[in-house]
Amino acid sequence: MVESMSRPAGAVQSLDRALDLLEELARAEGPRGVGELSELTGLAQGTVHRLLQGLHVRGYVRRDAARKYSLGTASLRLADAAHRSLVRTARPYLAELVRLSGETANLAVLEGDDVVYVGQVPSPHTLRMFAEVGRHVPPHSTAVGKVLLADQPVDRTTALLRRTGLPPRTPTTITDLAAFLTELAQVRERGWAVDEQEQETGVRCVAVPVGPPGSVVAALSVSGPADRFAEEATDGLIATMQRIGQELGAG
Amino acid sequence: MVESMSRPAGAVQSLDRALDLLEELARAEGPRGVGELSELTGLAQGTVHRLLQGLHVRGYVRRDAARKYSLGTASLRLADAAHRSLVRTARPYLAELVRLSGETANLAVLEGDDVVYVGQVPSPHTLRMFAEVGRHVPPHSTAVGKVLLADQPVDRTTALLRRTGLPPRTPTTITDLAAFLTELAQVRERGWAVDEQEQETGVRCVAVPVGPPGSVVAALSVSGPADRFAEEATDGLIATMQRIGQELGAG
DNA sequence: AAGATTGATTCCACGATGCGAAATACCGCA
DNA sequence: TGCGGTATTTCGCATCGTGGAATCAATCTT
Repeated sequence: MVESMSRPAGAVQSLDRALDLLEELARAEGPRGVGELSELTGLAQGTVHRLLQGLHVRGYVRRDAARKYSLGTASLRLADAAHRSLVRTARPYLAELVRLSGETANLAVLEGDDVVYVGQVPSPHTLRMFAEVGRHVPPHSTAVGKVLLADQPVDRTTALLRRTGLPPRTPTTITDLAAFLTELAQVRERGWAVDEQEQETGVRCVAVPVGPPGSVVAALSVSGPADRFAEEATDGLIATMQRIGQELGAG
Repeated sequence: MVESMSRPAGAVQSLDRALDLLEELARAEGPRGVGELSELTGLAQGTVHRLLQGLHVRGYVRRDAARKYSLGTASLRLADAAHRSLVRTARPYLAELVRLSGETANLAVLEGDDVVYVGQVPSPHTLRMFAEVGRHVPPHSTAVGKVLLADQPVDRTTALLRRTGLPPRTPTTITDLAAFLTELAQVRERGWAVDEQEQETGVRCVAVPVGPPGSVVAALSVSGPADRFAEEATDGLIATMQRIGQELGAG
């Protein structure tokens, strides 16, 4: 083994390679064989086989009749716990955002075709917003939804929107597919999204991604009454939100 | 190293140990320190630290300010793909169940407080059932819901039911918490659940878990009109369903 | 149906790699 | 500022993982 400099110090080779395999399988559309994976990762076939076997015993990969491998159910179990962990660690950050903005802060994820709020710290103001934890909302009329969709491959997004449509919730809701895709491109570009009373009249909301581009796992948002929570109020906030989003995504 | 017999041949030690750590973190309520994990897994502190570092670089674990570790967001990314993979591999099994029973077969998971149907192969009969893919249904009035809740810790189940309540959907829906918990105990005991027109009048449904007790990730069900799909019709079916459920859970 | 081709699995000897014990650095606390 | 408890780093050694080649199985070809 010669490439001594190519790996960060302290990394465990076999673990690192096994994770490569898992992520390759996650990226793949369908099941993959040992040979293909060997090709994709640059590992020897024997090595790939041995690592996959280790993962298979633990349920992290599944092997079908044709000896093709795909992701197993063990990662679903981890994800469940990871989800709870994310919600828990997000709370202090949400509280910090409330402190800075005076408005309600939320954490949301994409579940199927809906956006679901999984965490919230409400504003201290007596006049505060909607959207309790557990609430399902459409992706196309919310800032969090835009952030989450913007990170998906375009074809998956269009498929989703074809299923759900873009029903108007308020007069400002974007109802045209092309216009919405343009909006998403902009969101992707600048790294944050805004909802200008598109989901609920009188409510404005800004959102940022949690996690790096291409693997956004959640969205962080702050929302308040449009008159109080106007553009100039959010200007300074967004940079902080983005920092927190990154931190949460890969702490 | 002496315990040469204790590990299945072909397993990769460091990978195996890293997975132990991940699962320990998944099991844990809150963040855990290196020392605690060393204790829990029986590994030397140095080893735990090195493996955690490898997992941390890849985002599978998160390290907080107090040097405590918890699960990171990387597994959430895997889960998305694992979910699709589960749905895809389940299809032929669902088809097999339709062939055997003549009725509609479903795959469902727990998402937040709802049961969501994620896969279906409809019965060839012209008279077939409700519940298209994507449909959210309450856990307490469905066989799949019972199966999924039965595998959760009781305190989490009661917390969930306190949030959702047990609204009656039909005259036979179980609406009493104590009665429902008894029902769940029975489901856990015998390994399958039935819905006697509790969700929809005239519809009977049986369900089994996907995955081993304690890590059920989904539920498999067959449902049909109560008069046609009666108890004697399901008797033989359930064993097959259980076999398929296990197979799907850890293929 | 037999051979050919592709791909998965097993084997094995080498040496890089991951191991653990102990030393060191760090942090919270008084 | 010093103390107790953790986390982290170090380091020499043995182990464990590695890759390439050989074997085995399955799928195409003609």
